[in-house]
Amino acid sequence: MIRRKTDHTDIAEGPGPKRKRASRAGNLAEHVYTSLRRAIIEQALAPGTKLPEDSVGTSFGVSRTVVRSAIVRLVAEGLVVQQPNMRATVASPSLEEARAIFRVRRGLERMVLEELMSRLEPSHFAKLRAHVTSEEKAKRHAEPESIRLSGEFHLLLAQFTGNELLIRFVSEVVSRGSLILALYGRPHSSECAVNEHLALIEALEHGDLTEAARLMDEHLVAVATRGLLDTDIKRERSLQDILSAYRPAGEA
Amino acid sequence: MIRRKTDHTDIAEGPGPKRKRASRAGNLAEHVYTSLRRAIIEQALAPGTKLPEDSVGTSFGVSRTVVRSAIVRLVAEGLVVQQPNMRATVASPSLEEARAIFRVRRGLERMVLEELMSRLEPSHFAKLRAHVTSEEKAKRHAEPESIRLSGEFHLLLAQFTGNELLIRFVSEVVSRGSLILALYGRPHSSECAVNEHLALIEALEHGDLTEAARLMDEHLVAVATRGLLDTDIKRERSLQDILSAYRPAGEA
DNA sequence: CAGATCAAAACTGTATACATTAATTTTAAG
DNA sequence: CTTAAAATTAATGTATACAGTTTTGATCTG
Repeated sequence: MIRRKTDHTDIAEGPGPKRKRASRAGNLAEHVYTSLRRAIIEQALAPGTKLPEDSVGTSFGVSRTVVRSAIVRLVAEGLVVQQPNMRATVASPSLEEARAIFRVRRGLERMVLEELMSRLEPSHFAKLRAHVTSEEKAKRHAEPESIRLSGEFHLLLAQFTGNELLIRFVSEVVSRGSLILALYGRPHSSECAVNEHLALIEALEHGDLTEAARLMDEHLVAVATRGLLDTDIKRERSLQDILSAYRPAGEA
Repeated sequence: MIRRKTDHTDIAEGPGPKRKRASRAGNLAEHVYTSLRRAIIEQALAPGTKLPEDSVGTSFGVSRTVVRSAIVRLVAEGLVVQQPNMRATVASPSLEEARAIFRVRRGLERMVLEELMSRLEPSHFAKLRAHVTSEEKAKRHAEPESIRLSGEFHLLLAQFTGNELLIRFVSEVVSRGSLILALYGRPHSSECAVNEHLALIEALEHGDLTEAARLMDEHLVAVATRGLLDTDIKRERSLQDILSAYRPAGEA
């Protein structure tokens, strides 16, 4: 664990003068935020994992300032918790909290369906079906990927409403839902979800709001209950190790 | 508008050594966040007002670091908007956005009522009635105060659910609702709200969920439509001037 | 060897410095 | 005069320094 201040050289450094703008600058906080978020949702960072500002900073090659602002955001959306002078940690919701979150989620997704009616076009259905296809494809591979995609299906629906606030709220409950499944979910819990997504799409195509709402509700109850027994919490790993996979955000 | 870097002496300064811990330290960001939030909700900071980090900082006697983190939070909850390298400004939602927000709010408050049924106790009703009383009292005085109290009634209901997430979401839509009324609301628009609050309480006391839901819906529609014509936007004032009233958060 | 004690190390909270980018004003040209 | 370009000022993005707090770990005691 020797992480002296000298080794932030791995990204933004070098003798050359033109280093610096790894991602065109001005975006570092956003990038760290996004990466941490993904890492949490994909279960790479298990609930309870400590997030010391400078360790995270060195992982991404940025200063604490940047990490700090990312963490403030994550705390604001409940993915990370933090007490006054103490290290931030990945949230680890209790069963009670988990249930409360899923209740809110059910309400929000009902709203999504209501907003969606009479707004859905053929192109939307195409996208939904395409997404389900990729869900099916991922099902056989990685579990975290599968959970993430399953959540993104719901996010996609929300996005079709065009209601910014609703999108953000759904996005939050979906994220936290993933976190919860990571905590309490038993493996393969996302398997059957694909069929349920398909059934939902069909109800929407028929313009049957009540049926869609019923299916959605059933689906969410299923997702919520499917998981809540097995408390097989994930084992430890090095923070540096985990985050190294989330560093190179895309461009050279 | 001479606010040179030298005049942050107005608050945290002085020859005495023991200044510094105005509120026991560790809380500055929280305090600035809360204060700005209140200032926005009470219409002291009109939509569109610029919030340069160091001006705000000098107003509160803190550094940009602190202000920055407060602003990140406000941006996260939509009360403030900010583009990459540009000054943050108090959000100024369009009519379209305003309507979208109120739609979400209606859904959320319906959820509140559902969670509330069979959970309400006599003490709750007492508190609700007490709150309405103070609403009535404030009605004759300041308009901003009145708007704030009206919002807090809804927040109170949400708090009785004990559902943390729901509370936060309601809190956000209520805040933004206040902001919207500040922007588009005509004066005295909150007057009739008091009666509507009372009617709602009674329906709840009778355990009549559907009636309560109907009243709530009606109420919110009324609040939303009551305001949306007059575009009498507030005139300019000095930022320093406005914020000076939000400084001394309470303790000595 | 368990448990308390205290010092070192690790972190957070906050301020400040500096590089960059946006806003504004000045200057110059048409 | 009006408008465009350049220079100035203001504000943000990021890193770093330092004070104060928590955590860790080592040492001492029963």
